[in-house]
Amino acid sequence: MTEAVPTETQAEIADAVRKALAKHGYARLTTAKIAAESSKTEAGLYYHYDSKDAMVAAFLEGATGFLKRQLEDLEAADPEPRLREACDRLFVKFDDEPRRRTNIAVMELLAHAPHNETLQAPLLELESSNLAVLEKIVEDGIEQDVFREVDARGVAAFLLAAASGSTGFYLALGMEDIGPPLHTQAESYIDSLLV
Amino acid sequence: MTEAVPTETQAEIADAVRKALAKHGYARLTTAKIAAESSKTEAGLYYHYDSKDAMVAAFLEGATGFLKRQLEDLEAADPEPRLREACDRLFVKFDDEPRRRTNIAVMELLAHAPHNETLQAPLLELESSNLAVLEKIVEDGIEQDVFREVDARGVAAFLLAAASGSTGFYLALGMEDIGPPLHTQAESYIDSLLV
DNA sequence: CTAAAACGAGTGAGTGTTCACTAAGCAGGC
DNA sequence: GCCTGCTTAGTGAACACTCACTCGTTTTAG
Repeated sequence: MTEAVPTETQAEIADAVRKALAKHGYARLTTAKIAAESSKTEAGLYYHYDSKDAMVAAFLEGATGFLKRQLEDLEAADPEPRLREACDRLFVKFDDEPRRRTNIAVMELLAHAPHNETLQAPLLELESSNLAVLEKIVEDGIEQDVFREVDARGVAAFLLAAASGSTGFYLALGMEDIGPPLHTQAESYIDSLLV
Repeated sequence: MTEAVPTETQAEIADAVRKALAKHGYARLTTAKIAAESSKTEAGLYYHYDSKDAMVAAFLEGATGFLKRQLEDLEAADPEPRLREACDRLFVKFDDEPRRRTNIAVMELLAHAPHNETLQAPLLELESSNLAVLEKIVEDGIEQDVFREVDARGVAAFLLAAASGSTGFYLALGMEDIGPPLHTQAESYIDSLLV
C-alpha cells in the first residue's frame, strides 16, 4: 500500500483526467485529450506518470477517496438523521453538473473493472467503506431502539445499490423526472425501518 | 423506428459482439475481437454492418429487447407475487455467468451513453419499459388493496435502481457475499408495501 | 565568489503498432 | 454469367509511448 501523496503537478494531471473523462468517457479517453485539459503537453504527462493507466488510476484514487470521505464526515450524530444525511449525499442531484459527470465516469470505470485490474482496488475499497459506514449507522440505530431489528448489512447494501443504480438511468440517461420520486422513496424506506 | 429483423448472420455477429464484450469490455472492444468470436473474418463483418458502432447497436438492441421481455412475460397474475417474480428476475444471480457478463456489458454501455448517441435510444427504451411494468404492478396492487397507497412510480424506480445498482458492486466487483442479503432486503421492502 | 556541472521539469518531433474500414477478387449457386 | 457472401491484403489515421534536446535552477569545486 504505497500511499504516495501526489505532487501538485500530479494532482493537476489527475484533475485533467477527470475533465477529459467527463467530456469523452473512458472508452474514448486518450492521452492527447488528457493533455488538452491540463497545462502540459502529451509527452510531459509521461514525466509524472509511467502510463495512461497510471493516470486513470490516479484520478480514480482521488475520486474514490473523495466519495469515501463524503460519507465518513457526516454531521448528524443520532442514527436516524445520520442515515438521512448519508442518503442525501448518496443520491447525486441532477443539476450538480461536475459531480454528475464524475459519478458517471466512476460508473464507467466500475463496469470496466472486471477487465482492468488496476481499477479494482480503489473501487472495492470505496464500496466496502460506504457499505461499512451505512451498516454501522443501522446497527447503532438498532442498539438504540430507533430502528427495528433488521439485517443491517442488507439494508446498507440495499440503500447503496439504489443510490448507485440511480446514477444509471437518472444521471446517465437523463431521466430527470425520476430523481425526486426516487429520493422521496428512499426517505420512505428509512421511515419503514423505524420502530 | 426501423424494426429491421436481423438476418441469421447478423444475429451471429451480434452474438459475437456479446462474447467479445464479455471477454474484453467496451473500452477494449475491437472489430478483430468481434471477428474472433464469430465464424467470419474481420472484413466479412462489414458486409453485414456499416460500422463497428452499428454492430454494437445491434447487440444492444438484442440485449435490451431480451431484458425488456424478461420483465414483460411474468407468470404470476396477482400484484404481490407478480412483483416478487419481477424482483427475482431483476436481481441477477452471481453464478449465472453469461447473464452476469452481459449485464456488466450493458452497464458499461449505459455509462458511456452520454458520449455516444447510438447507445441512448435502446437503453432509454429498456429503462422506461421496465419502469412502466413495475409501476403498473404497484398501481394494480394499490387498486386491489393489497399494497398501501404508495407512490407507484417512486417504488418502481427505487426497486429498479436497487437492482441495477447491485450489478456494480455485486457483479462487477465480485462482492459475492452481498448478493443474498440484498435480495432478501428487496423482499422485505416489498413486505413493507403490503397493507 | 564564481564557473562549471548536475538536475528537475518540460517540449517537439517522431516511432512502431493497432485500429476501423476498404478495394479487389474469388467460389459457388441460380 | 452474374449475384451473394466472403476473403486476402491492404490504407490512412489514431494511438500510447519514446527520444533527443532545452532551459532555468541548484549544487558543487576551486
